Amino acid sequence: MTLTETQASELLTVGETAELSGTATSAIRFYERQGLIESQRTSGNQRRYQPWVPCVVRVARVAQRVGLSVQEITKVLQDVPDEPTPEDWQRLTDYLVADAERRIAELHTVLADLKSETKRCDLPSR
Amino acid sequence: MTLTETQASELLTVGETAELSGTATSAIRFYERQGLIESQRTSGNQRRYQPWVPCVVRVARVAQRVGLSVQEITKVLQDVPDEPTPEDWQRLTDYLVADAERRIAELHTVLADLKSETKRCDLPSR
DNA sequence: CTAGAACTTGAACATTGGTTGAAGTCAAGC
DNA sequence: GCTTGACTTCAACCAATGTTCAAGTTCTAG
Repeated sequence: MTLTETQASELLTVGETAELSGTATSAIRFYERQGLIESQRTSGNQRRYQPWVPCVVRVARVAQRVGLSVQEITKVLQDVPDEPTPEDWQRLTDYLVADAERRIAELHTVLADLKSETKRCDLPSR
Repeated sequence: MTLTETQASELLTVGETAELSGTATSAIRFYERQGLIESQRTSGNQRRYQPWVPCVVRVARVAQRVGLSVQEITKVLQDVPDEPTPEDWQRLTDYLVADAERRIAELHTVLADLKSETKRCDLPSR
């Protein structure tokens, strides 16, 4: 389905979306290929994004820093409807916070493992 | 330089090294290609590792879980001499602990970013 | 209407951390 | 001294996360 002019004027081009989300256009296209975001197309086949898409991308990038893969983030975002409400963002945030905390806990485990590992290395060479 | 029989008997084959370090032989060869570990060769061109090499590999694997790349681990291990003493292991451990703690701190930063990011997403669509 | 910027697709490339397979060689026990 | 398992190299492949390039199309401002 293509767009009327009034509809189009509220939408963002790939370049605008990239700039607003602080990424490269190549990344935006990549994310769309991966199903992380969606676009409508103009009659000339150009991508047009909803105005909240840059926010999704920004949050996705933070989620990547938490350690989630694009695929995982895509899955999590399935539960977030179009035009997310504050509550939707909140649930998403909660999920990511929980995940980050899990990873922090894992790092503490790694620290413990590290200590036992080097301790074992000191022993007479088995 | 090749090895006399007595020398060789104290050294480990790639298979033994793999088993003692809990990895695959393919990984051991990979680590050697990357410069993470070194080997001597028999007159028949087979790898022979020092007995403490499995320990190095084990610690390297923990370091990977901390988040370091093989290249970074290799660099860190440059400072660890052959036949590491307990003090050498300790310095290494300290370094990795510090790194893990840095990453934990980074995750806390990510959490903060996440909150401000989703907060911004709630605002009237700028 | 037209120039130029921004867009399109598809494929190739890069990086990290390995695994797998083919084809051949070595080492150890009987 | 021969068999068999363990070893050798080299190359290809995998997944993830993009970037870059070529060749062509669309959009927008003047």
